[in-house]
Amino acid sequence: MSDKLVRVRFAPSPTGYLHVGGARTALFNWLYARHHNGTFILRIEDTDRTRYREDALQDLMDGLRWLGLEWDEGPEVGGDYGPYFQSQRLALYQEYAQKLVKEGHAYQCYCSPERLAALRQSQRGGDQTGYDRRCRTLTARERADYEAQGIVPVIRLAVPLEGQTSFHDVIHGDTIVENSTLDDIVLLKSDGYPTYHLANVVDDHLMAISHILRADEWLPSVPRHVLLYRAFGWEIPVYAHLPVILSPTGKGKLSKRHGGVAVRDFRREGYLPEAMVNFLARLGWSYDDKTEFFTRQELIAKFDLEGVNRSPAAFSYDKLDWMNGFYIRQLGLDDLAQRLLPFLIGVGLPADLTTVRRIAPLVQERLKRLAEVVEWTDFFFSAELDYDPQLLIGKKMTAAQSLAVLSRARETLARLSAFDEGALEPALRALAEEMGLKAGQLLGVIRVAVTGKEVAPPLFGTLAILGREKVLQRLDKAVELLREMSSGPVIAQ
RNA sequence: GGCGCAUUCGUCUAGCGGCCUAGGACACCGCCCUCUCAAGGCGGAGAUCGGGGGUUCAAAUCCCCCAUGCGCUACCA
Repeated sequence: MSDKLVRVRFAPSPTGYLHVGGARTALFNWLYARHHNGTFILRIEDTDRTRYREDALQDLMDGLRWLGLEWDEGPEVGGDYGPYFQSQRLALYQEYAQKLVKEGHAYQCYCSPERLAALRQSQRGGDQTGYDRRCRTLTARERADYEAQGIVPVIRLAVPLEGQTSFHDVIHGDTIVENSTLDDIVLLKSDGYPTYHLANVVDDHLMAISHILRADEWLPSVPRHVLLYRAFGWEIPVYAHLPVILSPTGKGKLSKRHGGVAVRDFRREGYLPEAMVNFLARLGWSYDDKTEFFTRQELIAKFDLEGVNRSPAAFSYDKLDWMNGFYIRQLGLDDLAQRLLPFLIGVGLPADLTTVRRIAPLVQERLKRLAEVVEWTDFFFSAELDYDPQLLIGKKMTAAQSLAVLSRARETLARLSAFDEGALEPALRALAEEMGLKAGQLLGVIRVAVTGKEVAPPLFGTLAILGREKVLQRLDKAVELLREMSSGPVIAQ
């Protein structure tokens, strides 16, 4: 590819768990980098000490790695443009902020938080918003006075009072704003930390970022950033603002209320990373009028900013489930078993890989999420079944019939020479016919007796895996339950 | 309030002036298959393209206005 060097970054704040929205932003950046043979950078924007969370960084990296979004530069991998933590670049921001002050593009502001709050209060409802620029015209003497009082100033950008600022966005096109609607944003806080605006611009330039792909919510701050780039005399990167992800109802942001939102939640539920990547890629991006499934390689080959949508997209758990089910069905049986095992063990079932591997084909096309394997197959591993004996009475059958069915089935299965599917199926079908029952009636009763459920994996395979001993034992138990029931008080139907 | 962004089936979307009596996918409904549940196959319903004006022989597609939704308006990102 003959593009100019593509360097993109995902720049999250370590303030919480990696959110699917963030993951989508990271994915688009990663895809763009891979598509253009560029560099994908992970930069940690930890400039807000009040919201910083210790475990957030690890969760972030775990989530990205789980999704297969490896970064070329950043935490744990290094790179030539480090450090990649903004908290380790403080001197840099201070230096650049001072430079702006010296050149008249920024100024010290000594206004107290109280005054600013009061200002906002008084502006409520009015046309005038933002900082009133009181400190912009301070004399050297006034500044000295404040300094003498020990007030530590913030540094604000001196936005041009007149004129317009325009910028281009690959996805949204051109936007023009009146400078008069922009206020003098804080660049450097009084604690010496930079705000997002300063740190972001300085780092993007210093790290030679060529394209900025980030969430739509940043669009309004672009004019200020453009002004900053100009003040520094730096080249403005290419902007591409991605549509936000909405809740399934399409109203408002995606929140916990609707289900999992953290990548780790999806992982815990048993969504496959490849399905997540495919699904997330299609949220706000499309390739043509029919393709839904993309392998990672296809995504890299086909992903392009031109296919990115302008409008927000609602997150659909239904579609994700469908897609995840599809990916589960594509898995090789050994692979599937490997992935299933931790979910079983995780809930304390004594599962082993060999058994899970045998079970895998029985549940593969039934699973939407790996975690569902527990409810589908727990009876394979539990010592005792716990179910409502009433379930043993089949549809359109009496308790006496069910009892007869179980006894006869027990005899048949006990006599069977080989206890495998090939032998089980004809034997049981023959029995059903002999007893004048539909196969479904017979199998239904056995299913409950052996699995404790009305809905379970295909029965012949299930019996074979369970093994003769366990099957006969459970059949005996069921007969017992049925006898207890009929000898007890009569239950009205 | 100000500024900005967005607006095609419930949802994800195709569409970039005539191929659109708007296509695909999820979800939904029906039928087939079937030991339950799934998976799969077939079919169905579902959008007068937010509303109103233009431009044009012709508009979902171009222009203007309005409405609605969302975002920003912090010494948070």
